[in-house]
Amino acid sequence: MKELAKTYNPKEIEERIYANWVDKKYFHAEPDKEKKPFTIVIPPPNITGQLHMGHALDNTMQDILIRYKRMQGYNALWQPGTDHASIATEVKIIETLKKQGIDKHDLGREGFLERAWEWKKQYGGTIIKQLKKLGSSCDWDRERFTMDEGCNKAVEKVFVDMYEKGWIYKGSRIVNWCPVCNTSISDAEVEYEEQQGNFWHIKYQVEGTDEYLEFATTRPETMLGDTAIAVHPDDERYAHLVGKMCVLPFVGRSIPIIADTYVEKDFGTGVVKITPAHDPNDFEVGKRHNLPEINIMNDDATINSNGGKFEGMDRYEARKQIVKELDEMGLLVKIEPYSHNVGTHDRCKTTVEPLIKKQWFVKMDELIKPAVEAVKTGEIKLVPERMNKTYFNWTDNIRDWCISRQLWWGHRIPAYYCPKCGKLVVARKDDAPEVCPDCGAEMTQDPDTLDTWFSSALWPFSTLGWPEKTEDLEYFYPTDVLVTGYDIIFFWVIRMIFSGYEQMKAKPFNTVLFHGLVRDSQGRKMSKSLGNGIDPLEIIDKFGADALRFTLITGNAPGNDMRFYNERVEASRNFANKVWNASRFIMMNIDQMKEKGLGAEAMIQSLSADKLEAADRWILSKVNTLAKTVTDNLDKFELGVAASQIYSFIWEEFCDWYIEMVKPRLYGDDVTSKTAAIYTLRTVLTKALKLLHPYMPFVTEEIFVTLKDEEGVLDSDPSIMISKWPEFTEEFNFAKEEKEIELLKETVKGVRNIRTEYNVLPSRKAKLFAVTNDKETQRIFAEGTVFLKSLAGASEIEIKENKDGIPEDAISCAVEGTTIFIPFSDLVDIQKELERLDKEKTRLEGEIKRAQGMLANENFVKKAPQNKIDEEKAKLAKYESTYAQVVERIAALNK
RNA sequence: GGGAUCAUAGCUCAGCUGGGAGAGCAUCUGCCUUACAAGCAGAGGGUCAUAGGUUCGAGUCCUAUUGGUCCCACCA
Repeated sequence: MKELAKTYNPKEIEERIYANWVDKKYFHAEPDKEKKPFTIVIPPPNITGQLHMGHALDNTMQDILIRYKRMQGYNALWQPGTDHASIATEVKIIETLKKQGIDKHDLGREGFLERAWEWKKQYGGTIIKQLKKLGSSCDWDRERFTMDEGCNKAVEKVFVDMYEKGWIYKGSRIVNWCPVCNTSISDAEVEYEEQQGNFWHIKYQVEGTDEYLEFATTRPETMLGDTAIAVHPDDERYAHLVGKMCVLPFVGRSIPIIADTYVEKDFGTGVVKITPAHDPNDFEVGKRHNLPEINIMNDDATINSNGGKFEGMDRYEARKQIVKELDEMGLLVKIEPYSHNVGTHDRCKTTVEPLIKKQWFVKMDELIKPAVEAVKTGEIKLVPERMNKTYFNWTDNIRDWCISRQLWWGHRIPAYYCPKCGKLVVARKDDAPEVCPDCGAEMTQDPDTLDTWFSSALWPFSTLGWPEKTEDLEYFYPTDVLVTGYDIIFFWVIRMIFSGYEQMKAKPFNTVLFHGLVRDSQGRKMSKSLGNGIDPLEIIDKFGADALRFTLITGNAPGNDMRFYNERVEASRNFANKVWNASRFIMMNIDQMKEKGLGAEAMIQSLSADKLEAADRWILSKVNTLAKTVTDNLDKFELGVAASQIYSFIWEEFCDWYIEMVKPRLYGDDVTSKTAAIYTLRTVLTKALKLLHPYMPFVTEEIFVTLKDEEGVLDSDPSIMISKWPEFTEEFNFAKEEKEIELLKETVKGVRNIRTEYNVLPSRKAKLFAVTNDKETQRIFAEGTVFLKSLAGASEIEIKENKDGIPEDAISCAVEGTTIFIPFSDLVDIQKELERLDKEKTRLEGEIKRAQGMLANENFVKKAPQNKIDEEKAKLAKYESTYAQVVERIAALNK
């Protein structure tokens, strides 16, 4: 067997192993009726993206699930791809062009798109390369892009079909307008930000009276578009004015005073100015009262010709000027500082301006129904379950989805207009009319593109070939799990669900597994502006991909945010190294056996000839149980819990106990015993490696491949990632031996404890007496002699029926049914020993009191389940017997 | 305003359907024991935010309170 380096060096192996996996096509999946499919589609990263911790977490989780299922024998497909991310990408390209002194309009639409595709070619592959560094086992042969031919077809079909069904419509609505990006954005893209602003209290004169109506506004410039003043219908203060008119300053328009329940009597003065073209609520009021909608702004948020003398001014400049002039006119009552929420564009942080625009919308009320039903009935499961509430909170308040964007990079809306007669035709590119069917004029296509989420909503089936009826689609759809952050539940998850039901008539996935945000060590969001981001690639470079993956998965419950800091990665790296070294030790011993002509065949004999010793059975039984609990937890998506179970099994049970237990056997001359030990070491290691593989794919593969039995008698898989997942079997279920070894472990711990307390150097050996009159226990100690010697520093072990002949001043400890004596004649301090025993006595008294109390409680005995009662009874018996031993020792020492 | 979530060891967090408080890191003590000092052995450290309630039994369920984080809505 090849020799492994003394410490694990991930850098040397990761790239080589990954290349081999790709080379062997292990990630590739094809429909196969013989096997059950298990499918995950990747949340497609933006082509402009750089791998960050969020991606690292998201993709590690997916890789764990997919590797686990693949090993379980499923036909596992992890469908990869990237997202064109229309606005994010367009903004970036514009920035780059700006540096070169180019405006996007100089290039024109075609020229700009050419640049964009170049950009995609240049940077689109970066994130994919980075995902590979993480160890992601995506089927790269199937890589897709939201703007590739297939996705384009899917988008086109959905748009046309839904338009024909009446679920996509064009309408004038108040939209969120970003004056910097020059596009409308959806509600989900608006981020509210607390800003310090002002309440400007303004008054308008009521026509034909001396009365004034006072109101407050945070956006005084919008007054140019006011078309009414509103009060509450029940407000007696203003009842006499309803129906009268007010004079609008500057523009000189007469606007009516109306009554509408939208106004709250008790807020401010109880008077509201109504600007239907620039406020969503006012828009509604305007509709109810048939008010004119006067747009006063250009797309770049400067005032248009409706603003009279303020035309051409920027919105904030106009605001200043208007306030100043109102003041001069005596119409400004006061300025009150006011902190309020201002909507900003999540991409560029510009304050959005509500504007009336003709835009395309998706009608949501019918479409959302099956999506609500699916989660309600549990047909689609959200993990953790609390996400249901967030989900319903959104679906219950759903509004139509504005899908048109005034951008160039994206799917162009398949709508065609006749410039002459205004005819609108929605059709696929192939069916698009060149001339107007009505008047024969040349048709022009809608200049707008679709919201980037329109295409990602189709991702689970468009990537599998839809709208074609492909074998892939038939076989792999619906997918099994979707793994994503809770932050895009509205953007993406919900939209995939209703799209799946609408287009496929079937859910897109069975389960959505949510994770939280990865924060910095102080709990802050990682962000570019704070400069506190930790680059996953640097971490991989320093500690290895396995360590990074393990860190991201442990110590965290599903859906919760987590903090990331280097000390945690170090701990994971140390664990990888631990696994590495344990394996090194085992290989060393296998090699030595081989040199003596004892290979795999001999090892197999150990099992068949029933030569396994209690310790062997114990650890085999332990790893057997581990396979079950890990599997159960993975099935429940408790990835972190499963990881820590594997961790403590490998480090504590296997390395600290079992390996130490068998060392005397490995170094001894008993070939049978040695072979059994090596068989066990190898078997347990292999199983543990397999369980660990989804988490730490690289180190486990390197060891597995090195460990591979050339004779082909034992495991013969060429790679751990296609080997069989360990399953619980009755064959390795040894309850009796588990109990026996636990007793011996207790003994070792007790003795070690005493030795430390008395400062006995490890080099100093001492004789051990085990006193018990139980024959079975005597046998256990007799069989455990070998490792009691090595682990408990015993020179020899004498098993006795009673304490005759044991020096009176020996130190003792009590384990279940047995008292252990250690005669440290020259070290013993009777007083100290009595104190120690007294402490132990007090502890046991407490335990006995607790157990007795419970059992004496009538209600407990009456109502508690029988197994709980039996458990308590057994504990009580155990404590009472140990207690008796301690009391006896105290009496003896006091003599 | 509505909702979610958190409060457990010095720090970061687990603790799943209620049945004797855990991990990693940090701290202290002793060990370079022939796989590993990225290690081994041992130890200390928690009225599980507060107050009630349900229960034989509550860190775990319910109610209220306090403090933090986040999401949604947005009253001009």
